[in-house]
Amino acid sequence: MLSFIEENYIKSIYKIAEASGGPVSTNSLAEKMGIKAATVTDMLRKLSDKSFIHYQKYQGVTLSEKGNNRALQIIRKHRLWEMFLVQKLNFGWDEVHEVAEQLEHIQSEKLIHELDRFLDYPTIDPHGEPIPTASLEMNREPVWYLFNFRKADILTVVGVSDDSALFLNMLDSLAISLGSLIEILECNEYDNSFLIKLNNKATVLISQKVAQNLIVQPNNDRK
Amino acid sequence: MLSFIEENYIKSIYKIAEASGGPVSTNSLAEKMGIKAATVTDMLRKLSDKSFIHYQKYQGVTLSEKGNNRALQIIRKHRLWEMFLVQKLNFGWDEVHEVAEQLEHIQSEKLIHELDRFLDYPTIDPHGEPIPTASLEMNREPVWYLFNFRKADILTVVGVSDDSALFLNMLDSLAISLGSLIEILECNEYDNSFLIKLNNKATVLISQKVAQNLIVQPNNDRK
DNA sequence: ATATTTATTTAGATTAGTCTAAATTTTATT
DNA sequence: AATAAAATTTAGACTAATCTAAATAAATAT
Repeated sequence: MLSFIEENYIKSIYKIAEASGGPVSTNSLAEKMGIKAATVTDMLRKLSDKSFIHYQKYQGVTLSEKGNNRALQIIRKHRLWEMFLVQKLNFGWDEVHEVAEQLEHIQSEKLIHELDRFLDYPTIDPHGEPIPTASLEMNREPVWYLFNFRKADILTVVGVSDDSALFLNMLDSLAISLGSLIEILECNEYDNSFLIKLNNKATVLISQKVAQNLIVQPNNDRK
Repeated sequence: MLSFIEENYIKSIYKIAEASGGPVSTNSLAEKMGIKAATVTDMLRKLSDKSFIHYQKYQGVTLSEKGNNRALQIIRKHRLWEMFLVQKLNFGWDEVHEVAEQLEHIQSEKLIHELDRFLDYPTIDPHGEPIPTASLEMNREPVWYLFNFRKADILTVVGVSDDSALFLNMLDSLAISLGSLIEILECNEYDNSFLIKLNNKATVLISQKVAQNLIVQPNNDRK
């Protein structure tokens, strides 16, 4: 049995590793979780004893297979609950994260299985992120971010990789949502910002930070 | 902000006080929660500092108005979640308790409000227990237990006051459910057991313990 | 290659919730 | 009313998760 806190460590290791590819440093974990590095070191030893991670002093940490499965299970629960909140309980996509952070720790196989059925086996969450399946496979196609594209490319927004209320409110105020059509008018090398035409109407400027968190698909229907 | 554990103390105090009427003793709390009396004493001091309870050394404990409201809020959440599990997720009434014990601690006003709407404002839970309203009133009519009645009385089962899987399985194996018709054939003074006729069919013997947890209504349609 | 900076770990302390054992208060019994 | 029994509290200790400050290892820059 893992505590909420231990589960949060595993989830954070997963998220950092997913973004960086390599092993996860003590400091990056401490920063992400808002705690001190010394605390992280203690917990890494503990999770290593329980064989959820591979940990060598000073060498960073990677998830073991057991740890990886646990991370995917937590993410699966998080995203299913987000879907439930949006589809059944009238939550906005910018309101679900906090509550899902709590719900993802509820322990019950049957609960998740039945929730999945009740939602009719969704494959993506309200932010366009894939929901790992019951067998913990992530049927994720290659993911493209806005910043992967260049001038004149035309794209559709299909997801976001940051579900903080702050970011989602930002998108709302830019009038960007899932399905929005984006034409890149300019890539500014100076600050890595993008000038885009949104839905063939408004022209808006997108900062590097926003561009890094917008998941898009290239759009073939050029006019 | 209260921890899960503090909330469980408050809930337990409420439940014991509800059953006994008077103030709650350190020992009864310790026994109900499966911990030692010394531990309870420490926590009572803490909850008293936070003014959730009225506590005088050696004199037992009662909930303050603030504590009472919190208890009702927790019970409201517990029973709404039970309803959700049974009505939407195909749980049996004997499977919901454990999961609801976890879900009752999720913090989100909006979540509970929307869940209530989604379930169409239920007034009782799957065990026939009343759900406190959003304004935390318990619209409870006087409650009668099987053991309040005598030979030849005819009753309908409208609820249970123990939602442990053990008890509910017991009822299932006796073929007793909400709505069952009971005619009391015999009250055995020796062991306080009851011989009953169930739904005008089978004759079964009910132990004192079961009789204490079956909520019934007198039935006027005698044949 | 050495020195400096940065990252990480160790050591020791703190808080919440728990325990056992001893002391104290209340209740019950003679 | 005095004593015995039961309930409760106090004192001191433990574990998990955190912290700060100091020590050590790794990475970087001269």
